[in-house]
Amino acid sequence: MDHVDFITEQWARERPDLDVSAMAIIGRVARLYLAYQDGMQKTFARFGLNAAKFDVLATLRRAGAPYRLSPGDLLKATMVASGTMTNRIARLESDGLVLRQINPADSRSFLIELSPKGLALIDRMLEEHVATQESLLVAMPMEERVAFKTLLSRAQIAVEQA
Amino acid sequence: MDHVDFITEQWARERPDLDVSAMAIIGRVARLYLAYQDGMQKTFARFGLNAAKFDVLATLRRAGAPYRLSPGDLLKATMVASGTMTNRIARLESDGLVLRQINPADSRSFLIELSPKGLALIDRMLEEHVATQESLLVAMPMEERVAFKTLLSRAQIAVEQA
DNA sequence: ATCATTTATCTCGATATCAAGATAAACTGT
DNA sequence: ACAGTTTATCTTGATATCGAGATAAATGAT
Repeated sequence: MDHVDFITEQWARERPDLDVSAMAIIGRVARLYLAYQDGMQKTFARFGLNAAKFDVLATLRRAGAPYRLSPGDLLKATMVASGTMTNRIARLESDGLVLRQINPADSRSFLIELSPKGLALIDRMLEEHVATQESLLVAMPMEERVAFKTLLSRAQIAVEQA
Repeated sequence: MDHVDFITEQWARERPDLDVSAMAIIGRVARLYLAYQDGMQKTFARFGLNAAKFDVLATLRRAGAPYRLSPGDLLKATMVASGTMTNRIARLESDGLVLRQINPADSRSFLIELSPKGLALIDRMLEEHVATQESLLVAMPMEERVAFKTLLSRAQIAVEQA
């Protein structure tokens, strides 16, 4: 009897006409997401960051040397509004973690590049970050993780068809 | 080859020393959560609400007649900061969807109650909301949904042990 | 070549959130 | 009773986000 069970029981009592079986799944995805965010946030904070800044630094790092992408590329990778990305880049720049360069190929655009400090930070953080993620799943046996991952992919395909 | 596969491949190339298997699961939970939020948000907007306001109205409705809870009860149910709940209640009150009453049993506290307009709105919305949720899952066969729900519960238990 | 359109990013105003501290009422032990 | 503690909510200031519109450069059609 977890929290989502409690909610679905309340609905069964109050609105027995409604089929809340989909809610039982979506609600659990939401709770789980929040629990993961919460667990990972502590690692970000230890390095003076938050999830938003980590997201940008990790995207640049993943892109490979020279760790340089345009704001537009970062936008596509992170699914936020353009004004949000402008703000994230500005803050990372004032933290000295990224450098903003002119794009010689297109002067409407810029190139955002990890500074040496930014690269060192993200590379150090990543080890702790993946260890934190592993710790959030450690109580789940491997065969369950495999099945879970498969069903998560299927659910994603399903929601994209909707 | 979905978006999370793309990211894990980038990490495998850039940081082959890191084990990103946990990330492959947590990343999928995050994407799925965002996709569900996105799908549900459209229903909220059709009724002039957002997820935050819907959450409060639904919590009051679920509580049963007379649809009345204290700000503290709402806080416990929704996992936000106290100032956030103050703000949500103020906005719902100015929308005429809830009424704020004195708590005769404890004058530090208030009782927040669905107005007739708020009750009518949430009851109408709920039908569309559960239909939207069902549509987000409709492409997923029932036996997969059952297995998925079980694994979501197991994952939640696992993360709570961490 | 020139003008219209598209593309890339930024600015601005509105909203939502949180954390920390403030306020006020209700308990608790003496 | 009463002082100290706890509980319930609100206030405030900082930050993050979004959407719409602004700006400026690149592209395309004639």
